[in-house]
Amino acid sequence: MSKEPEDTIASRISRVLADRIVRGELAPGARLRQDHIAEEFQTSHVPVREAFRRLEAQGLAISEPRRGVRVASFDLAEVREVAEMRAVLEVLALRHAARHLTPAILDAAEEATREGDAAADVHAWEEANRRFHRLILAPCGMRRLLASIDDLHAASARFLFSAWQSGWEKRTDHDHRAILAALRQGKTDEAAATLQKHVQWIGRGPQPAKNGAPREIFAIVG
Amino acid sequence: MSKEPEDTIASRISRVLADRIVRGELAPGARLRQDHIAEEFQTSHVPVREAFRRLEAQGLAISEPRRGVRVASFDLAEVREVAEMRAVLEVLALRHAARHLTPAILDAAEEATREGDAAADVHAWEEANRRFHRLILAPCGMRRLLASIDDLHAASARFLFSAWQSGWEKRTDHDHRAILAALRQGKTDEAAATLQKHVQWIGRGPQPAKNGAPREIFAIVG
DNA sequence: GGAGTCAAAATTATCTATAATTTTAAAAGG
DNA sequence: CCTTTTAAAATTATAGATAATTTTGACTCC
Repeated sequence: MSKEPEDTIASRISRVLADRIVRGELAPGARLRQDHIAEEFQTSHVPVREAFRRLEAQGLAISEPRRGVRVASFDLAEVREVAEMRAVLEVLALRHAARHLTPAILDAAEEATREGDAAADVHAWEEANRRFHRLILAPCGMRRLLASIDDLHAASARFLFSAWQSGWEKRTDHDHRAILAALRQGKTDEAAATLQKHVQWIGRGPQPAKNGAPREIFAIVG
Repeated sequence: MSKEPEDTIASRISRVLADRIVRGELAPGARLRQDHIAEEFQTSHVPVREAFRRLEAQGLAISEPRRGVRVASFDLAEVREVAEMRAVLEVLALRHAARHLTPAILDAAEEATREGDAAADVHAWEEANRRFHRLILAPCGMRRLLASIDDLHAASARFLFSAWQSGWEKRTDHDHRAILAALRQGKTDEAAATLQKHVQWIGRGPQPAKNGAPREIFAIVG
């Protein structure tokens, strides 16, 4: 009945592995062993290797010839990099999307914001946040741009899940509403400026470590 | 002695195919048949399939499950999209690179511009142009950003090779020198503004078709 | 006890083989 | 003559097997 858009085993594996990496179930640096993964998915390792190539392109894994594939690690520099790339690309997308935004889309985006408010955990909150961004940007109709933004969102979510601090979401919800208000009034420049700051804001705080030195943690929240 | 950075067969195949697509030796829409390519490279089709996944991620090929892989086609909308993405990402990179630029780097960039002036054909000119951009942007040290820009440069080169018009290069050389002059004086904002316009400029002209209707052609020249 | 060495085990990269699907082209029917 | 059907050929996707490399871990020697 419903036909999955991507129906190869390789794409299914890459989706599942990407999700695990983003959620932190697979730790940075962890080895991805093709035979083990093949066994888990009840396939041979050929589609597994193809999935690895996609993860590599998304920046979620790194592959060293003959030495296998590992989950990509990240640091503050990369968090900053992803935040800044998202800022400029999302602003670009919004400027093109603006003329195609309908009240219905903006209502849906507001609904996503409300769902974020009510979210029970970080994952639900992140899902709502991503939907908000997708809703207001997708009408730009630029496929390559939207694909890049999606990959950057995955990276952002990774950082977020690894370092969530309650309280951060308040700022986000406020920004979302400001962006929507500006868009409703046709103030595209204002909306773009708010979006730019919003995405670039990086949450920081001390790691609530039980033992050892409390190192600093950080994440893109918008 | 010299060790190739990528030593798997798959990566070699993807490099060669990417080059052929960019140069236009493989036309948009052309089918990439794994067995034929495997035979040409004296391998099986397993590494060929891995190479396909990379080309797909770079936006040079599109894959339809069970129906094979084709060279991606493009239109004016995508040329614009790539130009605008390059504009915002290269400006971002330049702003970070600026503080790390040395006179030696700027001299090398000027040399690249001179080589572009003297280039005998489009391919040599494109190579010099890309080197110019890489030289002034690489010092930003942002790996993900630079990788994205590289992919966009490949797409740009594709458009360029498919629609070269003599005369376009004059504008580029002028822009390059203006950017370098601004950077030498520490005027980063001015350099960034020039770069932004430079990359976004799209060359257009009538196709010099021998027969049939002269349709319009276009390319990113910067 | 620790550094270095070497062999066994695990793992990667690739090839060959096979099943399933799509493309093609030819034949039949209107 | 054009459409539809149908069978053959080509092609894709995956499985299973093999060679080469890397990792692991025990053992020796200092």
